[in-house]
Amino acid sequence: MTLNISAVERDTGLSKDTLRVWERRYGFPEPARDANGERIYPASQVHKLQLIKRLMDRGHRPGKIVSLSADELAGLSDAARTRAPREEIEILARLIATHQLPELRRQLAQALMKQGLQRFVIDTVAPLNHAVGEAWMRGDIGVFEEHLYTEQIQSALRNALAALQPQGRAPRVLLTTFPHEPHGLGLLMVEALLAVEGAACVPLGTEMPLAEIARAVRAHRVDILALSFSAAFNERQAAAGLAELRAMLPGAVLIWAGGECVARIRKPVEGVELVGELATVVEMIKAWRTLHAGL
Amino acid sequence: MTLNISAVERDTGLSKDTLRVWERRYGFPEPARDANGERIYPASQVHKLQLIKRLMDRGHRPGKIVSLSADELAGLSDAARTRAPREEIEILARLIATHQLPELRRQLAQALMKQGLQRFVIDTVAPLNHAVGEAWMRGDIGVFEEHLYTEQIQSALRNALAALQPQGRAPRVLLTTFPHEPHGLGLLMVEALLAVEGAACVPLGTEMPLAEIARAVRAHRVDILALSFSAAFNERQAAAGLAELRAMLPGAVLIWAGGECVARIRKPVEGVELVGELATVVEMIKAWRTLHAGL
DNA sequence: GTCAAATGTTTGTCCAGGACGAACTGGCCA
DNA sequence: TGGCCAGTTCGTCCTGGACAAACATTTGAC
Repeated sequence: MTLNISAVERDTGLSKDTLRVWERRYGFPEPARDANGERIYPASQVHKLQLIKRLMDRGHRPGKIVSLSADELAGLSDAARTRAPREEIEILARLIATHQLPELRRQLAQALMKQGLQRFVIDTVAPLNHAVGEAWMRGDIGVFEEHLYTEQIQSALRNALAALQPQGRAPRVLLTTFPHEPHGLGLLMVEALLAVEGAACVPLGTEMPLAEIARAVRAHRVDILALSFSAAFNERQAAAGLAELRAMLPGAVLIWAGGECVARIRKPVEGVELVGELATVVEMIKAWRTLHAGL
Repeated sequence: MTLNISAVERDTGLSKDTLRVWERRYGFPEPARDANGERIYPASQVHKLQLIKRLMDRGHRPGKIVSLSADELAGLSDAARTRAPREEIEILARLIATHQLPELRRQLAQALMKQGLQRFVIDTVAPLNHAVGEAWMRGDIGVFEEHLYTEQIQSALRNALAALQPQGRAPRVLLTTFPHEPHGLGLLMVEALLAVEGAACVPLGTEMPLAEIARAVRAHRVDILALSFSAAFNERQAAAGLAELRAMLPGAVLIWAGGECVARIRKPVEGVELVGELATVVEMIKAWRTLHAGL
């Protein structure tokens, strides 16, 4: 059970160049070679690379952690955890791990009804996302459990969204992600928060080229462009892309960037609102409506 | 308005290696260089690369088309068109091209109600998908219009699906795609067809590693595994993956493979049902229920 | 004429190892 | 505490050669 460099790039998100240069500099990974002299990575090294990648997504630096053992890495992820999640979240996480699909659906629907859409997104979905990521780190669940969970949340949110209509002097908001950012759940969560406030959302899905984003902004005459960046996204590329996009768009169009990646961007990007906290979006949309109430 | 090689890889889906080797072999693309000797690609070349990529997805070979002019490339896409779509489809396509989002939503919802979910999927969504692809080829619409359309269909289908419940002796069906196959719309269309027939669907989303698919099949004790392959997918890889998966799964689990890519597979794969036509799925699920009615 | 095997061509991906700039770190000074 | 300046780290880019798998074409047998 071994993989070539292309498959490792796919499964870890580390570029071929990076994999080669780590090997040269740090001595890890240290793949075997096939008859043709090409790298073949054993599953254990790939798994360790995935662990390292997730730790780097949280701010660790490669030079400090690539040479650590798997146990030491696990220790870091423990150190990185904040506080234990609420019991409600742990119950849901357990349903995911034990594949109890109908019960998971039922409990999600119930939580949504009980809390309302905004609180559901902020108090249930966001921490549950985090808990699911942690569970993956510990090896409690695998990729398919994560995907199945994502599908269920998506289903619940889209269903709730279908019932909502824009109202009043509603801002038009375009939602999308940059190329190489396939995670669309964040967009859906933001769309839910905004739609409740009466915004008219134009969901473009994921991985939209910058030039196309600019075209879409003009075609739909949007007031706000909302972009989502998951933890796995490179913050440098995010900052560069945002600056590029800012230059392409009229100054009147607001750009809001959110997601775990954005929290890691140190230097502010001129003309772009970096949203570190999900709940902030609600404040921001309310502020927008107040500002434009008289028009 | 120029891009570096990383951005071009992002926007075209062609790897850096491929971009460099095309330049060396075919003399195209021919990017300028910045002060540091690095490639910078003008927008016009990037657009031509995108066109070439789509033609290659339809079976054209790079050596024959990279050196053609933009006009000649457009000619090739015309040659590939089949017959003119129904008027209803053209009206919808026009709404997409002219960014009339609310009207598009309204007409899709109306078509769904008028035709019923299954006919909607087969007679409206499928031909509309095709028409949208053609429109992109002609340059009538861009990437963002395509994505926005996809989002609307997804919204309509998921909404319809939420209302359905498994019934009777329902087959459990797991739906997903292989890694490198990000198109999930086909899955949703199939899920709609099956759910109407009372199947219990387990949607895993896209890009699931084979080993994880096998784990999911066992964990959820599914009767049928349904996989979707878009036109962009390589048919050889599809056939190889299907054979590999067949070997990993119990013989009692049926494997159904569908999508435009599958229609191109010549040699049948042992123990795998290759579904060339969307409507066939409905027949197949009915046959399954008849066969298992007495149990 | 049809099918299969053999041969030639095309094409994507891999490799090594050097280089560089942007971002980060840590020490210094106000 | 905050700002500035070296030193270090790190990802990405470069060139140009190589090779195997996929594809196309010819040859040969029935």
